[in-house]
Amino acid sequence: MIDLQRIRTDKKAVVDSLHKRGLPDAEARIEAICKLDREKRATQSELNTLAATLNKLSNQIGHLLRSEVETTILEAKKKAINDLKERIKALKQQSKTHTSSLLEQLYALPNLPHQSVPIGKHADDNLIIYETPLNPSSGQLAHWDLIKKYDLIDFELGNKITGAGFPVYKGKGAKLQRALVNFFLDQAEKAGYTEIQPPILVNQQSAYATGQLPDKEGQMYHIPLANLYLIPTAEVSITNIYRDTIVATTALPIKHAGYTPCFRREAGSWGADVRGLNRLHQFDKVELVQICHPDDSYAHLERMLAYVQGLVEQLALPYRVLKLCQGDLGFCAAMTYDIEVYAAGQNKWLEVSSISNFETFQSNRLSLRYKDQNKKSCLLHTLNGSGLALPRILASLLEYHQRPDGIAIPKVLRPYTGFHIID
RNA sequence: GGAGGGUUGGCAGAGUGGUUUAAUGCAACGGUCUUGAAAACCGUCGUGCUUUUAAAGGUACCGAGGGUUCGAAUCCCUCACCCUCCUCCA
Repeated sequence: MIDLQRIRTDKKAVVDSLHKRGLPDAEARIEAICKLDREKRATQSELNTLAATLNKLSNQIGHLLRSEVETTILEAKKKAINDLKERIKALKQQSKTHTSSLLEQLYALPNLPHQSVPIGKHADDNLIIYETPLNPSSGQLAHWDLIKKYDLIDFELGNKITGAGFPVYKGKGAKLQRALVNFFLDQAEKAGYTEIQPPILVNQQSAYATGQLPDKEGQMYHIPLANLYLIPTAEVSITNIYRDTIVATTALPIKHAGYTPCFRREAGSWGADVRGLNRLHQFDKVELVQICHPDDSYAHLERMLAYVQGLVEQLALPYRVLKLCQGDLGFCAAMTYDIEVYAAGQNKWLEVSSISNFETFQSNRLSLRYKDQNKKSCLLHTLNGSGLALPRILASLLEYHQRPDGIAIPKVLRPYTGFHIID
């Protein structure tokens, strides 16, 4: 959520920024917010004055009761208060309407892109900032063929038990996935991330605080009986640990890593492009979350990117790094790097990590703050990145490391798998 | 699922309708004293919104939301969460 203070003081810049993001009616929306804000404050001001009068009169009655006075004086004061109360009630109602309406309109606005984010409207406009040179190859099988050949994952069984997009991992397939999870968690620990095992169901408030609601309503699985949502990413549960907190600056940056299953309905994005492990309703992911001081959040973003690149390199997979353009940026992000690994059998790049700085967008909703030198509460910056998402890593690994005699397990994983090859 | 008890500032904890402006203690911060520290003593010490150049005010907040009342932390209703016992359970 964009800081209202920023909209007040820097209206033009906010509007310009939202235009670039592809909001043609940005000006009208910001104007509406400013108007509402002014009305809200005027209402609040009047309400405060009336409440002060009421409090004063009530106190007087209290004092008068202790000294014996004629009831007519008391009745007169009571009547004066009763007249006030009508107006106060109306103002309270009005103030409530203003607040909820203002919040609703603020919730609907995406974050403002960082000034260095490339201009552009579509995924084609994303900036490729690194790409592993590829050797030409042919005859590589796609992972869905390899999975069948070596009996690693059963999609049909998943269909039977649950439905499409819920695969069953078996034997070496299951073990390879577990090895990857452990490898990622151990690496994260070494890099200073404290491990978290969070709940995978969250309440509505949590989903609002990290920005999944109201923007992505319908993309999460919802359990109406308990009014809870299945998390689409561990980011939601882990970041919400810090909802409504003031963090000591000495504790910054806070770094967490968490492994959870993730659940996504993927409504509307289920198409021809989706086969095998490329897009699932349930998948595993190790997520990295950081809470940083605004002054150094971008330095930490770069470090997080370098860390995730290191993971892919250790798995000996070709990859590329994209800096997302303004139009392709996620709703909450101010800047995002995507890491895509190469899937040799499909001749395709698959996104396995999205590394973003949300600046104060989430912390504003979370009310996650620190105290500056003047003891003033200021919003912190939140960052997160996948480190990494499992199925597409698995897909790329199978396709890229396939040999005539089987699939070679990257060296770093062998202590975790206990085998060198899948044959 | 059943019965009972609870939720007050960073923490502990008083407060059952009106000088409560939420006591007190601990912790924290500043100071005096000290070579330095501890102890002792003095002072400061919640959050949001808002008025103001500032100093200083106003207002709201005692789990959440409603209600009663001139006035609610206090009384009533609804909900959430926590604890104890019973029941069930990995």
